[in-house]
Amino acid sequence: MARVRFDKEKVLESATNAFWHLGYTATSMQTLVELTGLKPGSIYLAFGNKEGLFKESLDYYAQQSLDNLEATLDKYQSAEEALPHILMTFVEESCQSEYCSCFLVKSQLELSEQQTELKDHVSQRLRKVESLYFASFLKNNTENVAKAKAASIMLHIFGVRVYGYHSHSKDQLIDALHLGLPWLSWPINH
Amino acid sequence: MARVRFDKEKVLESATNAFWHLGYTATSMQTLVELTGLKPGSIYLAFGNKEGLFKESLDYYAQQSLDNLEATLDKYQSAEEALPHILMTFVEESCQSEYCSCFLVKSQLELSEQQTELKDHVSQRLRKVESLYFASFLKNNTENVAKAKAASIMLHIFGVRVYGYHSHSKDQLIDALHLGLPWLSWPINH
DNA sequence: TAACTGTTTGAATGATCATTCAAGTTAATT
DNA sequence: AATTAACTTGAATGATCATTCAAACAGTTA
Repeated sequence: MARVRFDKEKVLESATNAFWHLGYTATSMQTLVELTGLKPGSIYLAFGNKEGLFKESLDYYAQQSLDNLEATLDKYQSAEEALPHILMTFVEESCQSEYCSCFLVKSQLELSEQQTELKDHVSQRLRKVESLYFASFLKNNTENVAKAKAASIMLHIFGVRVYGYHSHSKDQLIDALHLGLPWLSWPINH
Repeated sequence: MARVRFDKEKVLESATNAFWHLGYTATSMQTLVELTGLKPGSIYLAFGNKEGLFKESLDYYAQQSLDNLEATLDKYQSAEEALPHILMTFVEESCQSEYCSCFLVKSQLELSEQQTELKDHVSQRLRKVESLYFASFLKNNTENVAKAKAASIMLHIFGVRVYGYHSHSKDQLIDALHLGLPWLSWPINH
């Protein structure tokens, strides 16, 4: 089937899942070949190398996350109202048995100082998320407060992403979020 | 020099550092051989295999962390007084250029569902930390409050460990901690 | 229909991986 | 001094790693 380019979206979805679940180092090209259905040559022609495919997978995941986030933020009057819902979906996710934390967070922590380029790539995407929260908080807050609130949200999200990975105790997680983020507009029925 | 057992403490320190900085998968036995100074045979006799050495490294790190934590908690009247100091050291650490997050957190996120045994090993150590905070909070709080406070602390610590790995902005981190943990006895000057 | 161009194919490559084990070494025991 | 026991040594093993590339293929163009 030469001259019939593969479905890049599908390939990226498979690759993203592999890297997300197994990690960058532990995901072999052989695994990628199996899961994407592409032959090595095709992968290398399309993405250059393993690192290239990883980067595009990161972008694929990050773009989805950002789109999702933006949509939810737009649905509510303020970030203070939207965030309880966002956080609750994160908590719900973290309770599922196949929970795999956040691809960006996992990647960030896996990459070492030696892999500066990849690490910066991930950092950039994470900062984009924070700046989205920051911009949203700016509507009802001074710049300093918005900055602190955005950072506090990031701390809590990172926390949920790590905490939920080893302990599936939903109630405890929710209590901790209420305690740490009392300035959010939590729904009244607890 | 047969019959002269190697210095296990030194070996574990080297191995811990390697695993901590590079991650479990990315640390090869060859690297371990170089850094510990042991020959492959000696490592396998003493630790069984790579996984065994990794486990002992985790324990070595976890024990040090717990000892440190316990000592600091004992130095102050309450956990509410001790924690600002503990958190500030974590923030300080996160600002250093060679910062490498927390070995336990990194390992937890690197291990996948397939490596159940190793993952549980790490989870257990992380839970021990939380229960230490919990026990300390019990002195001045009801059980429910102590539990929520301990969870909130864990969220913030995980947050610092991830946040600090990609963004070295000390002030932002401190502001976020003040915002999220107002019930701690922060020192008056700031 | 013949030549061309961009894509796929998959076996091959050499490097590196975790692990093994027979041989060597040294201290303790007899 | 001879033997035994405990440990170290490091080359070797086979598996798996990321990557390459010549050949096959199928659309497009001339």
